[in-house]
Amino acid sequence: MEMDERKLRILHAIIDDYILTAMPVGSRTVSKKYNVGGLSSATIRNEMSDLEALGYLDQPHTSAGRVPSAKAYRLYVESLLNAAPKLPPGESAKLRGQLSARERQLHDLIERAAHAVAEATGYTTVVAGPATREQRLRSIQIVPVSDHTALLIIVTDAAVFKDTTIRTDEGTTAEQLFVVSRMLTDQLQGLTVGEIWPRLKGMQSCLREHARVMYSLLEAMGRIERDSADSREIAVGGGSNILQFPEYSDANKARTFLNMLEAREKLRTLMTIGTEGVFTLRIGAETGIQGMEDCAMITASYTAAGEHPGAIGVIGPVRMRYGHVLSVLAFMTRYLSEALFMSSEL
Amino acid sequence: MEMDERKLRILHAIIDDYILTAMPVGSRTVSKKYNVGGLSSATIRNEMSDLEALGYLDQPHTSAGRVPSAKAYRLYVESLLNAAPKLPPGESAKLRGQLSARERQLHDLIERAAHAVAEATGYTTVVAGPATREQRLRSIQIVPVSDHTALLIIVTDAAVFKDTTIRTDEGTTAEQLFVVSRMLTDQLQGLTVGEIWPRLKGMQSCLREHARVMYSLLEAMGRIERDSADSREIAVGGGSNILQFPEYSDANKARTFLNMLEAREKLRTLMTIGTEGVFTLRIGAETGIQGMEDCAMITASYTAAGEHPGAIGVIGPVRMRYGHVLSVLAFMTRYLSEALFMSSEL
DNA sequence: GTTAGCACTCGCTCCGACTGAGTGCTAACA
DNA sequence: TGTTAGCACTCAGTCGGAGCGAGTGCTAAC
Repeated sequence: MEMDERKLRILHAIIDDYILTAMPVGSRTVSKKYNVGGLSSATIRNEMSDLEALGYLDQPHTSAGRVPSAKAYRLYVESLLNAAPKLPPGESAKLRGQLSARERQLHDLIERAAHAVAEATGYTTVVAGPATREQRLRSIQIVPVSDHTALLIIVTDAAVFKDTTIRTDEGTTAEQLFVVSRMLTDQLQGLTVGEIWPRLKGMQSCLREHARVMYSLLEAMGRIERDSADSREIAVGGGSNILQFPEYSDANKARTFLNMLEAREKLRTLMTIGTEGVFTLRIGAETGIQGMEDCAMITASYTAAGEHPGAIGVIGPVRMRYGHVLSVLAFMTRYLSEALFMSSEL
Repeated sequence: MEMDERKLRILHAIIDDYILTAMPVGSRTVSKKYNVGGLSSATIRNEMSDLEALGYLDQPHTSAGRVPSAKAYRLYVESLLNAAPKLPPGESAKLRGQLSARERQLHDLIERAAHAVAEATGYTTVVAGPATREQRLRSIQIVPVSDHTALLIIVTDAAVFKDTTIRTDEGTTAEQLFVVSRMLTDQLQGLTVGEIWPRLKGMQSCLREHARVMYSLLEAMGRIERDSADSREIAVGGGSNILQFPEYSDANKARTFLNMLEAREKLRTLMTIGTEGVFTLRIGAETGIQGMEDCAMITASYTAAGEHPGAIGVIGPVRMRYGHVLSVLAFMTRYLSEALFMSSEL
């Protein structure tokens, strides 16, 4: 037995209906509600039986309708990918509006992107920034905050990414810090964040006049070095969206899901980064995360500064509105890639 | 009929039990499980009937036990206030550990505080920072980020509070920006954030050489001016904690609650600021927020830089573990006041 | 190949019986 | 006069059976 055009049409109808209602779909529903060539429910029934044998449908119990399997969703999403859906102009304008181009802080940009996508799709959204270590230093600035402390600002090709406070000698003037910043920028420009610390250590001796600042700078960079090992900024939007789906009406399930979102480490492992423009679909246990057995996740990648990859993931019930999600993701990855490329050009 | 010592003991027992179990408490339970002078359930029953008449207990239906009323909780909390509970050293050490003293960015500090309190109490926590407009400017720094943009950093007596990007002329050097920052700081130091913009407008003409920077600075400050009207930083921690309580096992209720947390504006109205060290308790509808009918909220205030008040609020089910929450809040407000006072002294 | 018809399955809902925790009242006791 | 044992009463929750209805699989006819 083979998959044919008619079976495919029926399967699509079933998936569409299930996405809409979250209820097992019966043969009569398909026959009446969807245009599948005016076939009677009996014929549909035969076809559905075949589709089940082929592994595309599951039956919760004998007297219920049928439910699409993971295999079916995968087929469905693949067919959508080829159709290359475009976001209606109204929606893309709205998204653009939520993402003020003014944000240069990576943190804020990612945060906004996560919220915008979550709102547009109605699902939970996770955005991962580019890997910290890979970013290239554009400049370092040390700005006095008080007599004893200063703010360390690191500007990279991807964004302004980190600001920690460091301690300074009492009486250190803004001018002195300015000079140090100048020199550091000259020396370290172009290195990746991962390379800064070792280089800085080598420079230690040349900067005796500013020993205190250097010491505390080294410490701060060491901290960044450690923190940034294999790390990237992660933002989550619309965590509570999942609650509106009957799949998560059980409070316990909802709680494990929401707790999972708060454990950033787990999220990080979830956000594997692919190549730009390629979508990855993971269904249920494939995500490898506890509490996501009833979820599916679509991930798409973007690049910052033309090279550092990051990713956006939309997490929803398995019966997600894949078409719409794909459109939003396509738009947003393009937008982020452009925005972050532009900022690197500036 | 009057409230007496014995009635009070019984009421406390009922509240304690209800906080623990979330189930109406019967006379037998009080008699057996709690030490209220070895009275029989019949006696307790009479007392409970009196307590109901006095408005301290409610009865969901005839054959159920009794449930404390809002009036009862208020009495309970008041008695706890006098007892002045101290946090066990282990817990305070843990809290201290979560709040790295290194954070000078108000945003981060508040965020951490919200999460730490949420974790310590197991309830949802909202932290409101000091009012933006009231803070006094310590210095302004403009730091180049790229050829066309610079980061505006405003340091106030309470914290480093805002960083927006502004546009600069192509070819503006770091030195030029440094000089402008210098001058602006000299001119504006000591003003409140609310006063900066008007003053800056007056200065406009004196700065012809840096017209572009000034223009964009004015625009940025205008934006801050508008945004900061009556505003303060708000951070939320442990939003999903509410889900573990049977009061919120209904997915719909949980959703409205979580949505409420995302609407920062509503939260802001919720966080009325009182005097330092004073606790405010609001129960159910008193909060004035839809979706919080089954919640109670305890708020405590702290001061930043010895004068600007902010507040921490813990939101949980009405049957909250008030004793513990009060201890945590007492610790945290003291901690925040100290941390923010020290940073203003530096 | 398609369809009408029919027997069969099985989760859901409605309903009445039963259970048990808890109350209020009364009468007796210290 | 306060306390307690006893008892009738209340009522939400649970359990189990009946009935319903959506849906299936199979068969026979078109």
